[in-house]
Amino acid sequence: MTTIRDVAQLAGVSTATVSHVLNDTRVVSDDLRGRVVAAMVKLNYRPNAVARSLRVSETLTIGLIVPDVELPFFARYARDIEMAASEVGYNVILCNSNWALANELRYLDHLLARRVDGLICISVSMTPEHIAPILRRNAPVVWLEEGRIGHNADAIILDNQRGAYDAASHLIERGHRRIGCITGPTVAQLTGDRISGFQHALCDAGLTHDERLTRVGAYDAESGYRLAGELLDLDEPPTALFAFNDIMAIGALRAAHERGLRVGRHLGIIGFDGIGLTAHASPPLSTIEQPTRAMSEAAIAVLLERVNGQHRGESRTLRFQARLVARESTLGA
Amino acid sequence: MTTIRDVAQLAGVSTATVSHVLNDTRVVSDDLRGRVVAAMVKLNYRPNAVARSLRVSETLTIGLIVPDVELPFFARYARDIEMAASEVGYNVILCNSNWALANELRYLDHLLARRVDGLICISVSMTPEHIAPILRRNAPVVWLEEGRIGHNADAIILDNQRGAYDAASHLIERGHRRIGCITGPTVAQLTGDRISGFQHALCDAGLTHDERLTRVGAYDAESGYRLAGELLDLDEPPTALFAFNDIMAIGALRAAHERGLRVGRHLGIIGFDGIGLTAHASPPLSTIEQPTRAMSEAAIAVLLERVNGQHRGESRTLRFQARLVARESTLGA
DNA sequence: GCATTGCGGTTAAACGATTACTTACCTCGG
DNA sequence: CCGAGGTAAGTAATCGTTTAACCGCAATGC
Repeated sequence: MTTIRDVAQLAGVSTATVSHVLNDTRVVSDDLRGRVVAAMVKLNYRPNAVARSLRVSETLTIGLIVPDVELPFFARYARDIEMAASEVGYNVILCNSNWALANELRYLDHLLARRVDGLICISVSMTPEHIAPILRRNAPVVWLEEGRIGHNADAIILDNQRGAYDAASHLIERGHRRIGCITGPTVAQLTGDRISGFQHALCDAGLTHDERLTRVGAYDAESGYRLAGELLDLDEPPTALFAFNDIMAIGALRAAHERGLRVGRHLGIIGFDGIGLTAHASPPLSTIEQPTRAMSEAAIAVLLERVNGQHRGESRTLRFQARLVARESTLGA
Repeated sequence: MTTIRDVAQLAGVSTATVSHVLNDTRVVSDDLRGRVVAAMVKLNYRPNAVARSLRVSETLTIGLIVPDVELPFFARYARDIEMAASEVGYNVILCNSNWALANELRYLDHLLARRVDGLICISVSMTPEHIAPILRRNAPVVWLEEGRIGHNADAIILDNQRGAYDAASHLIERGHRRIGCITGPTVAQLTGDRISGFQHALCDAGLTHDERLTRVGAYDAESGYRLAGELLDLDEPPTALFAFNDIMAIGALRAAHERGLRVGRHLGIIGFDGIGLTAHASPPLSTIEQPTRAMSEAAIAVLLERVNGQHRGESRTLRFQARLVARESTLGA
């Protein structure tokens, strides 16, 4: 593999000059610059980023830990984060934790060894203590989606309470009085916030929530399907369902279809997240759309501000607003 | 940041000994080993993978280039590849090309600079010439999904012809005679193979394909929706649709629903790929399931065989068989 | 005419690991 | 007693960059 030394030799200059030509870090006479460039193309030289990283202790790499990139919502984040990162010259190491803390810790160790410049985490099980070793090594961390109490790192989160409030209000506005709710596991903070927002909306509308209409889902299609079925089979079934993510809402759609219910007229369904498929569900699914693109860009921006030392000290939390996207699944009776 | 030298100093040994303790590459007396380990925990030492990579010229990193990881099918591959890689101690750099050759080339350059040990590509636009520089640097490449004519690298592909044949045969077996076909862009080789398999099945069943029943889609939900609509609005509409991927099939489901067609009875629909959501579509969608897990593991295995020099010389192509998963969307009339 | 300043270049020391080579010591057979 | 061989350690070169320090030399200022 050809090195900077080979180039220097062929061009008849020192390695320092080659390096300066490479990085535009000092004026080099046109003569030498020309010879260096010529030598580089002739030898088909590609700088070794590993060596550079060792020298400048900066890898231009960030780690991304997600629970399961196969799920559309996380897949979207993976794409958005990767694009935002690559736009500013960073590469992304993808880490799929499979929802397991043990895997997350293993990845933390790897990423630490790899000397990533920073780390973005979507996780429900990691705590501030777990990332403390990372921070101690001066690699900033950004929590995405799920903030942390007493967090020692920046966080990019959604206003889940408001989002859920809007979802419920939308259903109420469409004339629904009995609203079923398929939540997620309550270990996640964001689940609690959504529950709170949901109940708040009912309360503000003068409705009282029937506890029998709440089910705890697992953020997957199967539980959405099963729990929606349970709710629809009640003696007094709800006229609308609010699923805490789109995947469960899609499962709910299926439960409704199987019962011959016309979604949108007989039954309102709204999801959460705003994944691409909602637009082409049958019928198109109303949802609370998260601005993942903006949130990803914010995550990268916040991270790099730390990396570049532009921001030190107390950790910040940026809260984004979701947007109601009303589609046929909540047309109203 | 604490280095191997700090550990050596605290333990009162040479860096060589620390390294050997670290890697179990030479016998070290229990006495010294104990002191070294103690020093490592006391200093909270983490080896620097960057320095190691420079020295041994091996990064334990592979690159993964995909067109768009937000699409469920690629997301699944991202997960499967990442898991297979991490199981053998490799990290994955995710590269989202956004279907653009220019981006792919940019990534190739980055990955080359990063000295990844190998590269897995899902791409329709890259050619053997594009990856030649990578191969020249001794980093093996594996084509995934889409093989290449005159390829200079190993390929893991599906038997698309057989898969499409099975899909069409399944519809025929369910009593369908007029079958609409929503293909993908014909730049992709796999599209051609699927078309061929589809026609072969019709032929074997003694049917002739009505060319008016073929539409060229873009592998996204919108085109599936639109083109299925066109087909269903024909004077002599097909009684079944074969979409070349599940996303388009889901779009087709919507078109059918809008027209009040009962999918499974009035209209058969089958997709391709076997993404998770097919199981919970309304109704559950029949599909041709790709063994992405096995293919991912094969991709990693083949790649590492090259990395470790266990296989040299001519490039291999591994062809996998898809599996028909019959669900309600093709119940039959 | 002499000190100062810029300019354009080189030299060589890092960065943090791995590892070929060397060394010191011990044992054992002849 | 001596040399061969084995064991357990250390020394220092090396990987491919970046960059602080240095060095001539010409121009500039006074």
